[in-house]
Amino acid sequence: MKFDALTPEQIDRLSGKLRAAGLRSTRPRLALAHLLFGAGNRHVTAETLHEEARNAGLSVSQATIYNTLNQFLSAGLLSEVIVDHARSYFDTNVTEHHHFFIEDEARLIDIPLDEVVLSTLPDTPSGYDPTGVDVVIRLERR
Amino acid sequence: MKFDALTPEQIDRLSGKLRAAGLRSTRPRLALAHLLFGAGNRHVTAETLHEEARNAGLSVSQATIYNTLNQFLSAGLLSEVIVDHARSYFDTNVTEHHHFFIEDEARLIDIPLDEVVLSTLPDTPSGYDPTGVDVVIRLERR
DNA sequence: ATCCACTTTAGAATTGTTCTAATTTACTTG
DNA sequence: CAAGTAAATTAGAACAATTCTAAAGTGGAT
Repeated sequence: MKFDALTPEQIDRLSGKLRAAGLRSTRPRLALAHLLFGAGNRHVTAETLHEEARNAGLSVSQATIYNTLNQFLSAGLLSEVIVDHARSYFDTNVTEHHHFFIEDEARLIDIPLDEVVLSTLPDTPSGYDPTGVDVVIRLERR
Repeated sequence: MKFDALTPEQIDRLSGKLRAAGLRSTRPRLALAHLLFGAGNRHVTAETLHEEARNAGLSVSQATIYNTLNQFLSAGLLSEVIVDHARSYFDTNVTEHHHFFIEDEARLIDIPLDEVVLSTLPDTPSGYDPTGVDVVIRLERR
């Protein structure tokens, strides 16, 4: 999938998304947005995205990958999942949900919110507000 | 709290703990075990433990800190909590339980198992076995 | 078309962690 | 309790993910 293959409609859509997030629409950002948001929800690391970009014929520096992921993250276009101390995962699914994590494969699988019900929750320590609840179910190959 | 201050009873107890875990009882390991298991449950990072050791008048290399933490981890004397992509936390509480994580302070607080009840869980993908469930509630200062 | 703020870049720097090769120490056996 | 050996410790190098820096390039408002 070449970057040149983007139709004007796709460019408009992605451009609009970037604008709405307060980000200029530049070539590297459009291309990365296309990879990230072009099809269903996905999980990437800086490394996997960089490689994908290269395979798509796009030359972006590592710094741009990190900058862009972090900008998308603060803009709320991505969420971050911390399950592995070796690297960060970025999830295009920004709705509240949970994860399976397959350690052997360093792979994440989304769990829809309604499939995990927390019927009892602890009292929040006073002086603090909860900002999120992450449930991770770790898996190994049988 | 100086390492020299360890009583023969304390040494016996910690020594036994190391032995039971299949580890030789050495001076650095005894001292670190004392710091880790001497009082109630705690959370450390390699860095905080290293500093504590130095303050206790014990000179241990960084490599020994990491070796020891990892050995204690595989021996089941510690558990690992991954909440921050910057560093690993080691928890002396090896029973199943969950955590509050205060991002501003890079600090963990244990949540007893019975204060989080998962009444609905997703089906495990076929071919995999669950190895653990981590619930992390992220907090920010109000 | 010009300009200025924002982006991108290559490469260096930083940080947490692991590795390496040499030295030291704990335990076994004579 | 001396000697031998396997394991532990060490300093420092190596590594990998991420961030920083300073310079060059680009988008879009005027």
